[in-house]
Amino acid sequence: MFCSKACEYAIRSMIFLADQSQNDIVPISKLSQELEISFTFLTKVLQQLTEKGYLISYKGAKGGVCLGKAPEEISLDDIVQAVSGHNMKSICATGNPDCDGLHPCPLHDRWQPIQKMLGDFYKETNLENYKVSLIDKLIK
Amino acid sequence: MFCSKACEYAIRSMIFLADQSQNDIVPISKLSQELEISFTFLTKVLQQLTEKGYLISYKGAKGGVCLGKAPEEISLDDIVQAVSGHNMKSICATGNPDCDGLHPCPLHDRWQPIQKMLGDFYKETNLENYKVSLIDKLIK
DNA sequence: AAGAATAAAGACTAATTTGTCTTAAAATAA
DNA sequence: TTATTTTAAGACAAATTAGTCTTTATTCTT
Repeated sequence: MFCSKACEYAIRSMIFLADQSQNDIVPISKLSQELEISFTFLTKVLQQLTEKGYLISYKGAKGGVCLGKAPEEISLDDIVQAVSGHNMKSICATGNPDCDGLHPCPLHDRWQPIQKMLGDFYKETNLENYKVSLIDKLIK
Repeated sequence: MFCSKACEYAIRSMIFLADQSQNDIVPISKLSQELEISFTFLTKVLQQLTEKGYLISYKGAKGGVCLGKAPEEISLDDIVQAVSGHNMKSICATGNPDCDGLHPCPLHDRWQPIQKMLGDFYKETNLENYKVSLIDKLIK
């Protein structure tokens, strides 16, 4: 809904990898089984993350992929950006690409606080803190 | 991004109609010119709103469309629902269709407050109050 | 060295969304 | 009545996204 399927698959895969106790090398075939995603399609999606350095891939027997950076250095926004080419920072509720403070669409003022929360969520959520609910975060 | 193009066009059209001083009949050709949307495509999109009663359409010379209900009775969620067949109430950040409190995806807890704000925004924003910013609303 | 396991790459297919074209039906205006 | 203006409807085309298939390159195991 928000992202493409490719983005969703990427996010799910990265979280799965972050959940491994060590930063183990996991074959894409295993990811595809565990997450119930087509193997060949997932391979293509993850290649985009490898190109950007968010994954490291190893060919050959015992090969696979593992995180290319520390979990706290990979945000959801990074993943979306790498796979779909855009981020979640400036989304207009009416789909007007030129909508901004100077040329606001009719929903601009009302939409803005939501937009900000969304942008922050994707930017601030990373593979280290993704489990922490925002409510817990506020309590602390 | 959030909605399909069709949804965005529908929302823009409905807001344009709500902006007319009277609930005037506006030909789709005028909507398509003002909003810079393909006429034939827009016609098909708006037909879906007519079917659900959110628009009334008039054929023939001097024909066009006008709102089918009072502006405060048409929410953004209604429009999205009519055009895309789903609403904004339960969107999982990882695209898992079965994600809920009992079977949460890894992002569930963190995503939930955002999800709620989004759902509320679409439900509570209607063609009467869409101009009022949520910040103004809180101040009142 | 040979075989097996794995990612990479590219061509291809399928599904969905977006958009066009044409004709018909209805209402107004002359 | 006839011409004009408009929505409705359906077939079609184009673009985008999703997914498959096949081959190659690389690495490990034996």
